[in-house]
Amino acid sequence: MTASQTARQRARAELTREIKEEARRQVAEMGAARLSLRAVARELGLASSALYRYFPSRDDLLTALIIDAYDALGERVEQATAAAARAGTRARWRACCAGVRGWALDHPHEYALIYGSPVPGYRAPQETIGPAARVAVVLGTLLADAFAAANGASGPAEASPAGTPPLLPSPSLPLPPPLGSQAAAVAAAIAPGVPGPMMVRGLIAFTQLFGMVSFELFGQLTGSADPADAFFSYAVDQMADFVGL
Amino acid sequence: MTASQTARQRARAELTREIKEEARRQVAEMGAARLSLRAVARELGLASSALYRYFPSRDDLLTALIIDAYDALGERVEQATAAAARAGTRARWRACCAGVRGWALDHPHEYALIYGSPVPGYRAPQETIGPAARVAVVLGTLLADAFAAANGASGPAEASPAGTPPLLPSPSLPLPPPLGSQAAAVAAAIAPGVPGPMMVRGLIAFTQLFGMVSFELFGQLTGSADPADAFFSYAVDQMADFVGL
DNA sequence: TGTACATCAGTGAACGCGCGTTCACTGATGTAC
DNA sequence: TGTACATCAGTGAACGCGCGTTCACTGATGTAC
Repeated sequence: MTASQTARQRARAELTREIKEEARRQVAEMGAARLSLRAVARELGLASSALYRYFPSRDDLLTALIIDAYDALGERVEQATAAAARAGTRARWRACCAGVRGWALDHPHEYALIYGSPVPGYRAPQETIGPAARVAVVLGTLLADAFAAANGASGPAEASPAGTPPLLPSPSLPLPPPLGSQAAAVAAAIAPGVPGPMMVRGLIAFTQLFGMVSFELFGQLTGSADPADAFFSYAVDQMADFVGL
Repeated sequence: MTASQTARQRARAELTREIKEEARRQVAEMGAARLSLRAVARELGLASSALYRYFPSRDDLLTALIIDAYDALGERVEQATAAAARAGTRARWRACCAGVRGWALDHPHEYALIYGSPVPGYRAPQETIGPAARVAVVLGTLLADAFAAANGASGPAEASPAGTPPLLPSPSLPLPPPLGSQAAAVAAAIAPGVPGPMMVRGLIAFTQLFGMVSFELFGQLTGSADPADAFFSYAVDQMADFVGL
């Protein structure tokens, strides 16, 4: 019992997994506000007090679920984008957007958990910020590749598709100072080399993407762009034009 | 006691108002999920059962709050936009966006109540859709005015500012059929005369607007465009270009 | 104007429920010699 | 290999809390004649 795990450790890991799984099931069914430790324990055939051997409080269980949700979304988006890698930045952007929306539609309550209104009384700790950034990192890479490709540099971007759209096709206002330094900081972190105005457009596209998904999921498109498929993919292409992908 | 109200009726109206006010206070402080009839009654010095003379259930009280929130936001946006009426459609668009954001920052939990994740177990009834549409109506009017002004028709729009931007400055893809008819239906309802592609861009700007506000409010911009003032107003101008305002 | 009756507001007790968390405990699993 | 001890998982009862909703009631307000 030196290198490999002890029986206790294996059992512990297994039960931790089962607790999260059941909790995730409850969140999916009723939303995060209704997640209850007692109900999770009941469903697993445990005493409610037993859960405290695994999570020190309800909030810690919630945190674990939030991290898992960010990771699940991140992984899906990373894979979807990677699968379109040979097809150029616009196709990757489309795949990235479709990945976000697809995951959100498949897991509406988990999406609400991370992008909806914050759970009352809950404050997200530090550990969530890494997983939370994964989608942004994908987008940043996309921007950097598109910029590099348009500037003739050889990079991870494949040969650009026929008729590369010019970067920033519509007139670009100069950035006011605070926005300029914010954009520079973001670019330095996730999209090296990308100039400020393009970075800001990326941020706009980012909020646009999640704005549409949230509107669709939370029922705000009912009566206008509903069903939202056509609207969504049209908007995604418009944003690609706007950003210069 | 024929034309004017009876004492009972006045008292009833007054107390109904006070109940909603206290409930709104609680929502503002702790969020909608924590709204409790008993706490409202306690704060008002009433027996909890007394509230049932005024609202048949907790959900009905929530519905009343939701309607009030939509109306408060709608009124603020209508007034802000109207105050800029003499300044052209772009200024009105800016005022409209600033109104939405300003109200949201002033009333974050009420904003979350109407634009955040749905309250679990609560289903919004019919009566909310009128008030919910007020902001959209303002935006529709804006679009219609901008289109009319650009086409030389005399309308409620004032003389266009120096250097009217061309409508739809960036290339516009043809609308796929389902989106085309959705856009036509929306235009018929709130933006008469506006062609499909422009209407869709309006919808995109609409989701963009609320997407940014939600991201800011729910903490998703922390570490990037935070504080968000510069980003927000820059994006608003970019969207104005994009839509053709 | 006064009286008899109907309507309605508000009370207080109760029902039945579920929750998060603590604590002393037992028995099984792991470790050191 | 066997034994003594330490660690840990899981139990079940309890604490203390708050919730939405119902119900029979009392007393005040309004209405019709």
